[in-house]
Amino acid sequence: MNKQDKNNRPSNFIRNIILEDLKANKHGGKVITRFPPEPNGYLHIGHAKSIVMNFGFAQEFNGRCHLRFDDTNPTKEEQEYVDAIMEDVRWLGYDWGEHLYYASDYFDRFYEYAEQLIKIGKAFVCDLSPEEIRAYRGTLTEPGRESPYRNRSIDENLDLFRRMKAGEFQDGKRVLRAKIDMASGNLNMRDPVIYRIMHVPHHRTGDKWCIYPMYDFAHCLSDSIEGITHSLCSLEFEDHRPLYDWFLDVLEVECHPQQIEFARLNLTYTILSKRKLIRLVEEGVVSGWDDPRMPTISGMRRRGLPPAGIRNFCERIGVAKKESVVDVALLEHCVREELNKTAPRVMGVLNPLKVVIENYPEGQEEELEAVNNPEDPSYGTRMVPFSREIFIEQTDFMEDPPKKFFRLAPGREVRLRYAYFITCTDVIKDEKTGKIVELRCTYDPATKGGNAPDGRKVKGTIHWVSTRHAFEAEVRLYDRLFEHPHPDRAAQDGRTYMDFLNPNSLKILKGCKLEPSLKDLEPGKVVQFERIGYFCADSKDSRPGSPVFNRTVTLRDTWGKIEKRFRKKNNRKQA
RNA sequence: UGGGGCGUCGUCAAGCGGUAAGACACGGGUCUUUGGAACCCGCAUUCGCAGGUUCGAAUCCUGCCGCCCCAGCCA
Repeated sequence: MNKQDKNNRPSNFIRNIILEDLKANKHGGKVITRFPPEPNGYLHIGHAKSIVMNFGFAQEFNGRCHLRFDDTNPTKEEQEYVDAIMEDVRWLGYDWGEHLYYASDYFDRFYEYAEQLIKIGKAFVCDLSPEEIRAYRGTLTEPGRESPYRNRSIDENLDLFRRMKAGEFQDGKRVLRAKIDMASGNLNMRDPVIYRIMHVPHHRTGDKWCIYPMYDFAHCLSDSIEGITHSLCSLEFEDHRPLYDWFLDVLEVECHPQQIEFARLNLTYTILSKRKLIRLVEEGVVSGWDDPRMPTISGMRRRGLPPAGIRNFCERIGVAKKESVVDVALLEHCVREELNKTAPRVMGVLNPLKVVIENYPEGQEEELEAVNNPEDPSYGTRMVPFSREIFIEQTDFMEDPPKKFFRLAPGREVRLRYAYFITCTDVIKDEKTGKIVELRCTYDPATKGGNAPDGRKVKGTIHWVSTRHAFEAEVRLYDRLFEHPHPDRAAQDGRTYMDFLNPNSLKILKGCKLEPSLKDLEPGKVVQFERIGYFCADSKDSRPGSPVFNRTVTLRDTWGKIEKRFRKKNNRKQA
């Protein structure tokens, strides 16, 4: 019925095209793709979709995927970005092997192709100014007019183009244009500019060139030179495909790749446009491109998202031509799914409440065995210190609990995970504020490890940490960057996406009490704070012996949902 | 009649003339030393709308409607 491959990947239209091409032996049975970023910014989750697709198809069909930097505009590109992009692609788990390329590697060949175009009368040097070119181009509904320079002789065009290359003319004075059709309904075919003069040094070719090819000319030729079979790009290039094909048809090339367009990724509660992300960085809304709230690869890495989870997400969202917005909950689900299998469990108390166990001998302490990962016995166990005074989570105690609250309350017994059953005997409050400052409890020595020999059960199990052994750390709770699921759609009546930022996207907690084993956690490594969520030691702000933690994602919170419903119901009653 | 695309569950998404996969989300339950995980159940009589062809249509035809992209010497 529904075609699925062995890896259970759902069928999609691009895979179907590749499958058909393979069956027809279209490219000699080869699949060669490429990921072609412009090194003018940082990669984000939208690029991850493209990376996973391009490298994924290459792996699936025993082909290969090239990493190619589309560096044809030196005014925007920098080495810093190429380094960052390579790091991100590698971190995502992909390897381009020998196949690292730069469009700038082909500048000589592009130039030769351009001369070839002139020689066959398909290109001309145009002296119109940028404004004039725009005026001559016509509009969406009206045809354009031909440039007065369109019928220069081949010799004159060749001479002029060579002088452009030699640096005889200032920026903007002349361009090379393809001679196609000024009346075409597709504006890209109205004698598009293919070379422009830019006296700007290039991050790789230095000042060797002062003319640079445009995307439409360079991209199809780069693909062709590299023997790409399937050139995947986003929807907005659909209109460029006729031009892509025109160059490859008109020029003498050995390989004519097929351009296929797909819808780019959009995610709820965030934005994925480079221009808009820049604003967040520049206005200091976030700390940088790698702020853990950013949808950038570097941000997600710092936040603790596992590459395998991101890859899985990219495969699960599918590929189609419909413009869509994927629920970020799916990303979070994929992240939890991965982390549940791989993250060691530890105990940490974010908002501590002191508990004194009155019948536990003063000065006594012991170590209790705790499981590191219930999903994987190979993670083993560790010893956690226990003593008379411990911290528990403030939210794990309620003086006057509602039904369904299973945690600690006056007179109620709960289990301390991997330790003992305790019963709350007294609540100590600050005399002035009335705030609960301490709990008094008793423990049952027979329940060591967490089981009662008499078989009695408790409904709640809570985490804890021994006051004497805990260390304090800063923990950063990250949440969605925007409070609106569609910041772009919401923007209207003068309001922009900037007006829908989530004011609580970062909450900094100081003085959190963590179990001692965490003290030397390697930055970047993700652990689960039991019952709370997944956290990693921040790679920038952690110091040896003094880690700072980032919350990667919360655990699924069933109680939170019940509580929310509860509150709603009560509000309705009051109203 | 500028040109090019897209409309299947709240959100993604299969489906390619034989009677609507799956995932996330949501709701309910089992189990549980994480209110985690796991497991079970429920969740589109209908595919933008209207006609037509056919024994049979989400799939073919016609006509509408809605949304997106294109007028950089950006990519």
